[in-house]
Amino acid sequence: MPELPEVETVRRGLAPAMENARLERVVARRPDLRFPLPERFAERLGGRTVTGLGRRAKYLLADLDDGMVLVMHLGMSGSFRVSQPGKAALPGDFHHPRSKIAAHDHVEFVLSGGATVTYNDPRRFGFMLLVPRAGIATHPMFAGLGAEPVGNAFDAAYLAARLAGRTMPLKAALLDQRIVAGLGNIYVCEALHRARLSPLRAAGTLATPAGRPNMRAVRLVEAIRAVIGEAIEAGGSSLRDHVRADGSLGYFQHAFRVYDREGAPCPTPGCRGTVTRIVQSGRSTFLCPRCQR
DNA sequence: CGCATCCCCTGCCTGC
DNA sequence: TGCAGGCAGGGGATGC
Repeated sequence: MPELPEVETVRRGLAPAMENARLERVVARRPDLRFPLPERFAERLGGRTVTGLGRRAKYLLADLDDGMVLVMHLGMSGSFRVSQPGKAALPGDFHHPRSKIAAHDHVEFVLSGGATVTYNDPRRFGFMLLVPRAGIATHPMFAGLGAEPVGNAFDAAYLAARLAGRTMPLKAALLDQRIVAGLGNIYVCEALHRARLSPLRAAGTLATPAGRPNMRAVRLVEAIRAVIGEAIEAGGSSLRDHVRADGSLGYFQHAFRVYDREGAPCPTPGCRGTVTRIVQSGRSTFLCPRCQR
């Protein structure tokens, strides 16, 4: 499910409940997600206060008052939900501070405010780690990450420098988190269409031989910033049964121009092309072969 | 380095 | 209705 806009939406949904809350109790319903949970995971987190909830690329980062960071990645199918306390189902019923346990509820955080945050992940491609705050920047998972696509460091000069000389397909380069951090299959397809660039084009063709940006790099950076920005505003994209911590749905999927729209007329004004699906690196790419060059 | 392939895992949809 | 196969927002390991 989650690319950068979805993870950012999750962060914004969780922050009011989690920031400055104490973890009164942590329940790990299984010892592993994608990786084994850290040793004594629940015990180490119990009693800690969350001092801030941030995001880097597709990672959620919960800063704790003991100098550690709880790193959370949602994989393909991870989601969080927040259940508020005190809503007794029946008068006199004091036993429903928690929501019901659903299939694939793997981790539960009971917070000092009374709310419970539950992590659900059917495919278990997600994971949680505990990393010292001081070591985050050099941690293997973060050290190599590229620029945030909505951050100041991400511009045409940066992108061109990272793509110069690369012969790999442009789509593969954009999915590489070391080049741009946070893009996934949907937003790469959407950004390439907006920039009218083929996902098959060699990545290095966005740079001059000296590694300077050309017009294509300028267009692509603008398209990436726009699509990611709009998607965040829309609360991300809700495919299948996707998320939002409060249970509501993002609506950016209604703004898709090519993703999952095989056979539809190309939405580029004046283009008579048809949205086509191809496979690159084993994953679907959607494009208009007519206007994307 | 580049690139394809396979893997992790569950669920849903399609076609037979 | 049942079942097999394909596919899904991610990312890492492996092999050429």
